[in-house]
Amino acid sequence: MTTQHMTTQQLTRNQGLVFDVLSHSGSPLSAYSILDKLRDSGFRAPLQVYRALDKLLEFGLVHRLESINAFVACAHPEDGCHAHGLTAFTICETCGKVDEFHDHVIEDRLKGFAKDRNFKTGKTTIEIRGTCAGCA
Amino acid sequence: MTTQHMTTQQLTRNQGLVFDVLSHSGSPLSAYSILDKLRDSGFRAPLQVYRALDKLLEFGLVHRLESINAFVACAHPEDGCHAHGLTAFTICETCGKVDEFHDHVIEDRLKGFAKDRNFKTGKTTIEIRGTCAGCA
DNA sequence: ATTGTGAATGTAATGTTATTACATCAATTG
DNA sequence: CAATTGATGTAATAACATTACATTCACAAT
Repeated sequence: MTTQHMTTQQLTRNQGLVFDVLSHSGSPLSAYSILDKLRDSGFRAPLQVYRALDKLLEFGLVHRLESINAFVACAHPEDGCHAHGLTAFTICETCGKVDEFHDHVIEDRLKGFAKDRNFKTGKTTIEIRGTCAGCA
Repeated sequence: MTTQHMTTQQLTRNQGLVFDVLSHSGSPLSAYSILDKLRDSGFRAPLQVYRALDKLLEFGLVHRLESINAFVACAHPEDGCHAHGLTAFTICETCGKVDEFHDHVIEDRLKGFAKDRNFKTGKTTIEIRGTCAGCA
């Protein structure tokens, strides 16, 4: 199985259920609130959620928001998001709305910084918490 | 009390103890490992640590690393770090070493993005996890 | 058909991180 | 000295995440 061009069709049942819940949520969800939403579908334990999330993260269908311990569906899951390089987020602390963006200048700048220091970059997190236009 | 030009002299006992532990640690510490290190100094409960950390964060003497749920002393606490604007971090996943840096280009870029979207920026997190030069 | 393999699942228990609630103490000020 | 404010002590609980182990499923090789 390749993780390229992954579509929601080839997900397992649990992965599909978790992705579905995230896709239909207007805001990020914690693993435990996903679990609660999936009790009726047979979910019983956190691990079922975390395992599905791990795969979805790997496929690039879901993002983890480190600063709020929550998960959100990728804004453009068609191509698995991995294609777009570094992803940054704005997170509205009032309504929970998350916007995703990609900035090559920032990406190059961080790459340059890492290279200068011989730092081998793994995963990079950029998250801006604040208030969105609608909530201002 | 002003939070400008805060020096370690004006910290309370608990704040001072926590700051001291972080300052002398070569790598970030979780709240609970700080607690463990301060048992002998009379700490008994997590809240003692979290309260001190809250203040130290407010003073700009300490940073929270969101992606690893840990805390680190500011690299230049003389001026409370707040003076330097946005702070970004590299975090070595092997040895725990953290480097702090400030990049105006990235800062301006994020500011511009927020402004374009009428997003009112609160706190911004930039963290690069990977492997440092020494551990490569 | 059978068996071997790897991925996914089910379940319980536990570990880790953070907060709420409430009582007390200390410093400052009016 | 009363009133207020900030800091502290303690217990309990909430929220987030992982370990361990048994089982099941899909599928390829025999």
